[in-house]
Amino acid sequence: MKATHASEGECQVYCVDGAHVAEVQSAMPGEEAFEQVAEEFSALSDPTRLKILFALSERELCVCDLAQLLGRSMPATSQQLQRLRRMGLVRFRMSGKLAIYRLESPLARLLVREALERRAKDGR
Amino acid sequence: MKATHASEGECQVYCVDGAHVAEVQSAMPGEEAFEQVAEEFSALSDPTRLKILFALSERELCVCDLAQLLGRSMPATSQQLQRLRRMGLVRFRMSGKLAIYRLESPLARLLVREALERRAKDGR
DNA sequence: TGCTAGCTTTCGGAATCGTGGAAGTGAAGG
DNA sequence: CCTTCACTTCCACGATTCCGAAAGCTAGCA
Repeated sequence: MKATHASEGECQVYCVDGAHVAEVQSAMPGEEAFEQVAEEFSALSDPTRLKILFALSERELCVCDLAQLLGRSMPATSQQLQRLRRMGLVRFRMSGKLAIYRLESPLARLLVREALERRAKDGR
Repeated sequence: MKATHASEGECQVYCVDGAHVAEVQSAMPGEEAFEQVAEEFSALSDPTRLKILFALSERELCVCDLAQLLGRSMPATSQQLQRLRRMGLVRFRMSGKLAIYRLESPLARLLVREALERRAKDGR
């Protein structure tokens, strides 16, 4: 490996060490992998959606129960549910006129509850 | 207005089942817990930041190496680093003029690599 | 057939996020 | 001293997100 940074400003741009960059570059997954993962985490990056997931981890609930619980309008609630549904985190069945939602992803349940507990513990 | 006709546990507004709501309500952490957890996941909800975390999970790197790797400007990179720094996910030390960043949170490393691998596996 | 209740979708506005570029900081070196 | 370099912070703009209100949909029932 060459000297970290050439004394004679040989780096093409700034101080870039081509060897380091290439090494990491080769191990790096494709662009779309990062985009998809980002979108998955993004589903968990909103307090409203987290509340929905937590609530559904306690019991299955219909949309208007959730709306009441969140203190938000039913359309707003429905939209967030649509997003969670689209990524397969929740599922619903019809019971009469009610759409009963339940948590579908054990991973999501784990992540949400784990994060909330851990935060409660060290007050962070 | 009154409920049109109470079949049973019909509630004041819509179909809300007060018992269900109260049950979940009582188990639910405070508002700020959800906000903080949301912000934590939010840090992982951007492809650029995910790439930074992945790269740093491979080796420690200076800012301009990261900028090169991301194909983004140095200020843009620096800002994302600031955010990751603010939540304690990364840390840096000065080496001469270079700011060498390293991954600080084992949890973040685990989450990012796990998510990328899992995605690669089932092509989802 | 027509009505109602629960839910979804569409629309528009406000707030937030991410980016590039300009300007600023701090330390090493002539 | 002054200059240079790696990096950070400030600023303004385009893109995205989240919400409430209104309209649309559909199963259930008289």
